[in-house]
Amino acid sequence: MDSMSQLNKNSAGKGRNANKDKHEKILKAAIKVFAKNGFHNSKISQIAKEAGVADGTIYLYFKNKDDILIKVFEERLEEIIAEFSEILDPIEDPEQKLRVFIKLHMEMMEKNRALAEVVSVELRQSHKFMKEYVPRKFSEYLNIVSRIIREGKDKGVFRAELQPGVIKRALFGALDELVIYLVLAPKPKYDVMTLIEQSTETFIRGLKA
Amino acid sequence: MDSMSQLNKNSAGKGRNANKDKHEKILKAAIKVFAKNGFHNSKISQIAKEAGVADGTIYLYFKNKDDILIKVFEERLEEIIAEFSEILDPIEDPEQKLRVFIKLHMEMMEKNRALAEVVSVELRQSHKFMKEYVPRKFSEYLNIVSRIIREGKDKGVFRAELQPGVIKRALFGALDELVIYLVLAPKPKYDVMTLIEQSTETFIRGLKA
Amino acid sequence: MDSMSQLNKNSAGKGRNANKDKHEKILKAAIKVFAKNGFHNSKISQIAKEAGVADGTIYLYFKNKDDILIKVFEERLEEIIAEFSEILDPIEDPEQKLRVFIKLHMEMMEKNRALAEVVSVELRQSHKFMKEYVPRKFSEYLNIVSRIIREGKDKGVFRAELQPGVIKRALFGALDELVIYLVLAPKPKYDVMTLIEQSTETFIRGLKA
Amino acid sequence: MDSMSQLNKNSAGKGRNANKDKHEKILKAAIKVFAKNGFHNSKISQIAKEAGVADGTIYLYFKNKDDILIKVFEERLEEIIAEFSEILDPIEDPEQKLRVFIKLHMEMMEKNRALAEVVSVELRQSHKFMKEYVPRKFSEYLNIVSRIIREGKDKGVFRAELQPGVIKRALFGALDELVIYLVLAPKPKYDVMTLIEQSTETFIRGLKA
DNA sequence: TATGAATGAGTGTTCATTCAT
DNA sequence: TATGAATGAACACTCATTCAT
Repeated sequence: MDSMSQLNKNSAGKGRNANKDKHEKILKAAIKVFAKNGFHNSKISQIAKEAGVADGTIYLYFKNKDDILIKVFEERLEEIIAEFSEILDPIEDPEQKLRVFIKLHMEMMEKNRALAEVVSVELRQSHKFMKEYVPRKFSEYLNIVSRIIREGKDKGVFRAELQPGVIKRALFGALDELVIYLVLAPKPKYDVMTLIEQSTETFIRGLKA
Repeated sequence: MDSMSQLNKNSAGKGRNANKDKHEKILKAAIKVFAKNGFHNSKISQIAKEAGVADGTIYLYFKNKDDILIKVFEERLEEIIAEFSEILDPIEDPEQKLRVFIKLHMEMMEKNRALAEVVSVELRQSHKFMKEYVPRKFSEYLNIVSRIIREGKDKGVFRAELQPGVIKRALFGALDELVIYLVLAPKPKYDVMTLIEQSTETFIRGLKA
Repeated sequence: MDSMSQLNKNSAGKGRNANKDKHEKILKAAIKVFAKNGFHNSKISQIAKEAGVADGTIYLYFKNKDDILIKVFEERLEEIIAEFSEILDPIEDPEQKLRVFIKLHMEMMEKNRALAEVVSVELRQSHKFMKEYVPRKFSEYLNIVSRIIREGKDKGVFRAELQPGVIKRALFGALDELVIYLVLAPKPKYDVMTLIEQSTETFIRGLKA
Repeated sequence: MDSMSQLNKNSAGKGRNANKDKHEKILKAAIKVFAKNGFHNSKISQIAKEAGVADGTIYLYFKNKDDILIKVFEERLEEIIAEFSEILDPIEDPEQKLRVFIKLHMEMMEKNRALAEVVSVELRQSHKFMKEYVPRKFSEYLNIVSRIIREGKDKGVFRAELQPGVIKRALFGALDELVIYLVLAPKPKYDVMTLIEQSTETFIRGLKA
């Protein structure tokens, strides 16, 4: 299950010209810098330096600092959604599908700790993000889960009274908190595997008909 | 179950002198202002105005802006922990205990929307908080849950393989995400009751032996 | 020559009531605090604490912070002038008089390092002092020198072409710079005696007819 | 003897690019503003306005407010030292050398009143300067005098028992006090010429063997 | 007189953003 | 496109001074 290995790279076939490359370079630099210093303590000049461009250049590719954060989130999410779909779509059994989703989510976060920290922790530091951003991509991501729940209900595998719109959030919240713990705790007592097992077992049993 | 109604007030019998009152007034003003504008966009002068004191007065009661946020969190949490304990301690059945805890948590957040927003959203905007603060009170709060889980395991009500340290985080994350939804969503589709039911049923079933 | 020993104390016969005492206590505290931290880095609250009074009390005895500095200067100077006169008046020979004056000045500064630092260094940090203060007392002090010069000229001991108004300043400046050196240099290479000898010899020879 | 006329200007041939110009412009503006209001009462925004740049621009050229003051002092002093050396080095006779030095010093201060005020008065308002700054340039300047004294002693022109390290300070102190008088006194009774003559005669006679 | 809690004016510095080149 | 020098708005915090008690 090393399908996440490319999440940090440009999807093949896209990054052909200088523009795309610079856009990507800045995005990667931003993830690194945000993860290290947090959003508010990250300076545009640091990102520019890390990306090897001039400060002003960043504004040719992004509207402003908040925009960089949102784009990090959206563009990575887009890749993730595509990739997850590819893996999840062929799976028939909703229970198995959910198990795999949780595993994918946690492993991806674990493998991309910088991205994880940015998405789970720093993202909330952007007021614009929390209060103005219309979470299109994020909704799309959450809906991977709600679709699984609905399928499960339809097939009689999951309880009929479940509200997919509620469950998707509860599950995401649970996993996100575990990721934060993994990423921020100085010496985590539990490894990813344990976190995956515990959360998977609890949710699967909790949802089953 | 209206025991939360006093969470915003000073415990009766304490707030007799001006000091306590002013401290409390500033704390309340801060919650209001933080909830409205977010931590980073809140100005000390706004809090002072809202509290009806001079800017400088705030620094007689709090070390700095970060300190206000942390104190909001800690002092309210302390009250909440005390109050929850009073209600939860007499309950024998771990399952029932957990049901009541979820109910208490969600109802409290719902009733104190400003506090909820500060705790769930703005708190993470303080880097000092996220990366330096040793979450004593927060751990204490989470441990209400882990203790219930452990009791449940001991009594054979909850699964033996559960890791209380993982479950407490997963549950808190799930509830927190639902609170954020409730507080930030322009027109939430689900009411608190639904959120409580859905999360309670899922977790109880998920944890049961 | 221990006639300076009382320069830090209230003149006997004055300090009878509480007022005088407190005024004096604050003045002494101020000298200590100014010498240690410099005028601008000294806080009224520090002086109050050192003096053992409340912040507000200081304003019953002094108009403001600048006033304290000026009063330190003036009141101490007044004592010094009186004391110096007592010693210098009986001396007939202008040359001997000047020798004694230099000795008195340097020894006083050496014995009251805190006062020296305040007078020579910190005093200049008060803009009000440098630009608005009418240096009555200071003129009086300088005029001790100009009177000696004039006497010397009259008696034919000092050069006829000397301008007492210029010489008094040159001499004071020279001595003051040596005091600053003595007080601020981490490890002064010269002791007071050397400074006195060198400056005395140079000026006496320089002024002699 | 109009060699001082360029002390306020960049050495010819240097200030070609914008950086040097702006650095210089800010330095000049600072001298003006410091002289007018004193160091502590001068606002960065005033200096910026006077220099015709934005507030922030100042921080591209100077570390902070104290740094401006120190740089004013050091850079001007550097120019002065170089220029004085050029004039003094060819002079053989130590007595004549000292005469010229005093003349140069007083005339320079008289011609650059703003600089004089900053150097003699405001400099001492920077605590960082008085207590932390290692006065390399200033020592260099004072050593112009001690070198003359030493030469004089070697040639038997000045008294053998003179301590150059003491005399240089006494002389500087004397001249500095006269400058302060010249610059701060509302209506000085003496002109520069008189001050030069009086101090020169006194010191030369005082030092002679 | 004495207190000390409260006041609120005052400012150096940062850094996201712009724009002339 | 790319640069990076220049901009200037924004703000937490201090502390001399006041005044109700």
